[in-house]
Amino acid sequence: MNIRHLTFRLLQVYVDVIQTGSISESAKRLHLTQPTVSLQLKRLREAVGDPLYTLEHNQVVATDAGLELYRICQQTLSNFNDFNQYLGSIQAGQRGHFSIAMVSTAQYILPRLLGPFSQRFPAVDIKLEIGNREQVLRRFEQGQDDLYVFSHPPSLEHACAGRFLLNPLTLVAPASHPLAQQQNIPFADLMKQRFLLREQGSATRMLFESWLQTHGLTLASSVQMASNEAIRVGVSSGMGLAVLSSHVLPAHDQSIVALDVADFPIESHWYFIARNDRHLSPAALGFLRFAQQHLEECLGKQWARNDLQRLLSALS
Amino acid sequence: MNIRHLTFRLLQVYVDVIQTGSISESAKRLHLTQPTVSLQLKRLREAVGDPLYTLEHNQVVATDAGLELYRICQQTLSNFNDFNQYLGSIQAGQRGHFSIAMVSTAQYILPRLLGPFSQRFPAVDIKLEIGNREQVLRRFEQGQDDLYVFSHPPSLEHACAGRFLLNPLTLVAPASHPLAQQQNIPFADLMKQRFLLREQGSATRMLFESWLQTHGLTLASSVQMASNEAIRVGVSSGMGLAVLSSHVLPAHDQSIVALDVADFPIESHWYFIARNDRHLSPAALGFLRFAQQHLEECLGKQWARNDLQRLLSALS
DNA sequence: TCCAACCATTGATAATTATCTATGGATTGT
DNA sequence: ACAATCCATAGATAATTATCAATGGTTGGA
Repeated sequence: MNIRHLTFRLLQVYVDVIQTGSISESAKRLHLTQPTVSLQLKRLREAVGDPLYTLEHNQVVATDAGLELYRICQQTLSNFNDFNQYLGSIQAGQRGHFSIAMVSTAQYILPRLLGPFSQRFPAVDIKLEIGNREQVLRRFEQGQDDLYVFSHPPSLEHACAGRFLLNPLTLVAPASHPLAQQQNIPFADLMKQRFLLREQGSATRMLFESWLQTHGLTLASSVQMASNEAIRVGVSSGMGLAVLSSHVLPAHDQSIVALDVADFPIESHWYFIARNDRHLSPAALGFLRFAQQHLEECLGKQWARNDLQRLLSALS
Repeated sequence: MNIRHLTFRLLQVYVDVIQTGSISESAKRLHLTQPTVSLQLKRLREAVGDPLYTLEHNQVVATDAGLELYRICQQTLSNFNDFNQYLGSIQAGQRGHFSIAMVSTAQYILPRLLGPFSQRFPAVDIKLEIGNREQVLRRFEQGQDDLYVFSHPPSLEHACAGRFLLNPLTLVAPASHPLAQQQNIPFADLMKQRFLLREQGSATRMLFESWLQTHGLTLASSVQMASNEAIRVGVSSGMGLAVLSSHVLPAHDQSIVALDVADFPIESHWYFIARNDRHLSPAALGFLRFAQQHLEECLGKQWARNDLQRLLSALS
């Protein structure tokens, strides 16, 4: 049998002929003329090299080989049919996979979107990549992921951003801090204290420093720490003060408080970013749509800042 | 996805590309140029309608859809490969089916060939059709079976016959018959007795009557019975005499004996018949070959009359 | 930064396939 | 025995497919 001469069209016609048992009948059903079907069968017969059917009382009856071929054809056609469905569900974003790279701070908030999304679309695999800002930026440049989450979005080429969440940066202190109860504290009162800061390049640190600059201030003393956790523990144990995203502070942690400092909190936002120079997987697109629709219920009305519609239009 | 634009060639190329991860490499392996393979992939992509792969570090990596397609392609190709094997075994006569129509007398001898054949080729299905001579002749005329077994072969158009077995017709009587011990009995001494005969058209009857005619004799009294069993029981219970194939007489039956009549037994033979105007299935051909080779060991050297080689050459 | 390797596209050609109409031969049913 | 039905084949044409050589754009590594 020479498989290279087989066509899917051939299989379709053959299956139909075996099912109807009549060449003329199949021709009608397939909107072809009878000779066309005859010829298809002839070609199939020649490709296979063995007789596939006999005519008995003008009925097309498959031989052993023909019957086996019929089975295989059916299975094959149905496989490709299933594949078609599969493609459909990929297109609809109900299946597939995508990856999100995010700076570590985002890991406190993104699960509240990803959880409900996963429940709704269990066949979508999601890969989470977490790193500091520098690492995530590199991933973006190399286009290693479908989506990126930043606060203070990079103004890079090919970046397409959509704001989705308020990210207030508050000034936190240990609960025992002398100014803990005071209101509208001038920042000057805190300048002598030690501040715990994330590494250079961290969005929180950038925003804080930019705030300081705007107000013409400089810190007296600072310590650099690699993670928000370390900073949080540091603050609650009295090492110093810090500026942290409100989302990082667990509601039930009594050992740490936000100070009511003038011109605080610093306002910033979280953004979804995608590259506009490459095709976004339907699954990722589906996730953005989901986020756009369920933002408030997942993240809370007071935090949501939904600019995702613009991002979605830009990507479609 | 438009399945009608798919070719098996396309699938083969695609599978190879996914396996090697390189278009150029596949081109080499398939003895094609690189643009040819690129073009095939392009066509496949267009037929499917979704991206199937991405280039990562110059490596072809399947997308979700591409991977699923790859699996289906592999399965399909391997199915057709198996089918090829299957065709081979049909060709070799190791698989398939055929039918034999035989006159009822033949059922005493054919199983001794069919048994060993089935053991040797368990994947071959055999259908046995048993009837009287008239019925089997009709089946032959309508070409309903692959092989036919007759004694006294019909001289019909399109019939191709091969003798394979001696079929002596003996004159039998009850063990208590007065002439049971006598030798070389003249037939005239038996003419007055009642004879049990098969129906008109039965080969045994035809041969017996032809024998009578040759010797210018006529029976005084006869009774027609529908089966060899009925005749045998009839003879052993003293209803009369009969002419029966030796193969019909069980060796251990003491109640019935062959008389030593002059010019008896009448010599006749069994024949395999096939139509030479239609294709004989490989399985049937395989059976004839088997019979030709194992005739003596299955049916006994003293009975075998092997002219099957001629039949086989006439059919191939 | 430049070269080599890789993939994509273009333009061209030969082969194959899909399909029709018209016709002939075989089978079936009346 | 004849008409109807069915399948096969021939001849013709348009569409599609298979394949190549040449060339251009990307990417990764030296």
